[in-house]
Amino acid sequence: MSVKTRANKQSGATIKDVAQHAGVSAMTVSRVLNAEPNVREATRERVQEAIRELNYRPNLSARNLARANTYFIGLLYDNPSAGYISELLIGALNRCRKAGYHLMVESCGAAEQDWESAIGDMLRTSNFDGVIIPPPVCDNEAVLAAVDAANLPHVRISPDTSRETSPCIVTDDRTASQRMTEYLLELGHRRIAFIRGPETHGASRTRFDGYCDAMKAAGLELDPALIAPGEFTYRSGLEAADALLSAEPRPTAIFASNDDMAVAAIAMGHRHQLDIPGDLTVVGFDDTQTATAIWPQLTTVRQPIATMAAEAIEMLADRLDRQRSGDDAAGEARREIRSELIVRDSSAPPPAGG
Amino acid sequence: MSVKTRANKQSGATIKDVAQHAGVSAMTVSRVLNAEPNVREATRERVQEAIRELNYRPNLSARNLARANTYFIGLLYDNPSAGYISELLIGALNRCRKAGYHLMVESCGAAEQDWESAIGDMLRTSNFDGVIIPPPVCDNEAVLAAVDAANLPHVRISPDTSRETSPCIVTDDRTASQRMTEYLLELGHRRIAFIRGPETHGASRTRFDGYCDAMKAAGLELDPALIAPGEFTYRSGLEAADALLSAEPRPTAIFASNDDMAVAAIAMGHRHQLDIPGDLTVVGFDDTQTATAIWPQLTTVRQPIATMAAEAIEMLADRLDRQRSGDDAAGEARREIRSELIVRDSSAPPPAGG
DNA sequence: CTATTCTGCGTTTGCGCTACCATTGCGGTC
DNA sequence: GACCGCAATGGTAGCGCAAACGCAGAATAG
Repeated sequence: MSVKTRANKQSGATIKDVAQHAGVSAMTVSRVLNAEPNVREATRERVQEAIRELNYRPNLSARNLARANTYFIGLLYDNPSAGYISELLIGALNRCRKAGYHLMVESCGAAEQDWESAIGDMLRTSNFDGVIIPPPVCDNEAVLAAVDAANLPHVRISPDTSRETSPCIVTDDRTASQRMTEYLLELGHRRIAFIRGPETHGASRTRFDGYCDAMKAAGLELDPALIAPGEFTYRSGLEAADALLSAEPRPTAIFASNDDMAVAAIAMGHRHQLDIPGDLTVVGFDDTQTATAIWPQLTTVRQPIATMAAEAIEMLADRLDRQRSGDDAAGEARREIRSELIVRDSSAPPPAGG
Repeated sequence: MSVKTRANKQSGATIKDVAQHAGVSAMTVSRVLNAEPNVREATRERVQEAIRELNYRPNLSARNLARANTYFIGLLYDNPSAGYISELLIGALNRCRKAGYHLMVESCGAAEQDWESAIGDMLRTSNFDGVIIPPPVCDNEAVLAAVDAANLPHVRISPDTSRETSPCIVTDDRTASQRMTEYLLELGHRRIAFIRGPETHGASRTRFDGYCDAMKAAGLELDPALIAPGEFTYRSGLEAADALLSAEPRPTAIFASNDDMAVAAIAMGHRHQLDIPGDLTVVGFDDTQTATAIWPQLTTVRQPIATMAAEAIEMLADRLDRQRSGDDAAGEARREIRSELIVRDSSAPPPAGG
């Protein structure tokens, strides 16, 4: 079996073959491929026919080389929570396709010793047009420095820390938390307990603030007995809920600031012989996989991660297109995406006389 | 601000610049870049110094064009379960890096009308060296046909359907299920209940078979009262567990054939006033996120998805390397990966006298 | 001490494509 | 009829890199 040393990979039809087959120049084929104007309809069809007949596929590398850009967008990956990456990909992939970009995932984790230097090399050799950086990488200073050093356009998603020059997509955690609280108030709840997250986590404060906003706006004072600390873990949610439900009078609703703790609160409610949502309403935040894996399914707040990813791609693509066309205007630096209140089965009006 | 029409993207140091700076030819720089032999150590260092000084990064497109292959591996993506893709990426990314490949994710979903024709175009224009195909895409005939048509080397992961010519990575669900059952037997359990999955799902049968194997090997007869149907959902697990726990004598252990149902069984156990694992052992299968999000944490079987992805990349890379070197040997067509028994807190010996 | 390898490096060539400019032909303008 | 403008196409010159080959000079053999 003969093995050509070069180009032994593909069928081998090049633009020239197509040109010859169609009786035109390679240039015209190129124009057809790129849907440029100024090609007579008849010619265009002839070329397209030749393309089909030869089963020709343009060589991306050659095209990228000639155009001096790759239409690759990098996704800097470091094992975020499981549900996250899944949705992220959906949103990003869709928008990438629309915008004509390809998504290349590169691992950015601390898996290796010298990864902080390796990341620079990676960015340097990968020829991305730009990168999007989801959590937790988006808050890694070393990575951000490397991206800056490589002078790569980028968009961060849900960063904890804000940086002047760094465009990003953020959510309205505070407003969402406020809306959730308002929803509970509208159901008629007044003794609404809140399970906080760990101090170290940026979202903990924002979500708590939203709760406070709504309670105050409703003319209710914050009752320390209704506010329990938590660590965003199931276990901590169990303890917090136990404490809250042992108090007198007990709350009619528990707003846990993430889903894991909410799921725990439901379990603890059951152990306290309470019907959910008849006797006790429990709501969460995040809409993780668990929220629908349990019963009753959890009323919660969903971060539209897919949307955020899509917007990130869009922002980046806009910037790249502008850059290509020589427009140096900075473009927007920040988009806020509105979270969604997902009402399921774990919330209801408080019991009569509750 | 001047805008060059070409090559306005990068810093611009090319291999020639480096060569000039180091006082050698471009060819020598290339040799250094590719770690080829026959370069004097002093020269090598001089070149590397020049590379550093100019902050040179080789142009991937040019390199790929010259080499007639891309070192891109495509991941055909269609929104599998959330935890899955996350682990998949970890494994794939790591191995890709080691093997010098880049991972490009392409959406393969039914998001659009004519996606089945679009997938062909995508494969044709993406210049992948090969693709890996995780579930659920790996069982999509249209995609497989397109991959075949494009003559692309590929490896499937956990396919439901087996195909002669199609290399794949599979797990030993049956053996794993058998091992889990043996583990329960070793703990001293005899009345071990099993909650099945839906008939439509390939894994349902295999997992049940493994349970049967172990029970028979232990000389225990299958008791229909200990076998409950399920649908892999929390809700169905709740019902199945309720039925099982209402029987007399009730089982001392429940083996749910996936985690969601196991979590439900734990909740139902609590409602039956049973201590887990003191009064009742509950184990699952899959090791989803939920398995550790609850308390007690679930004893379960973990499919080493990351490992499977890594092996898939390795198999593919091997094949590509062999192909490049002109070795037409087929290589292995199938690897079986051993699942892992994860013992956590939901399993214990049966109660005394149980 | 010459013949033969081997090492280390340079020169040339071309991967497949597109940007840029030239060219052709056609219709209209003065 | 010479002139211009425009649409449709072709020619040429790279993009940055690596393969193939060549050619010195050093190392080894005989």
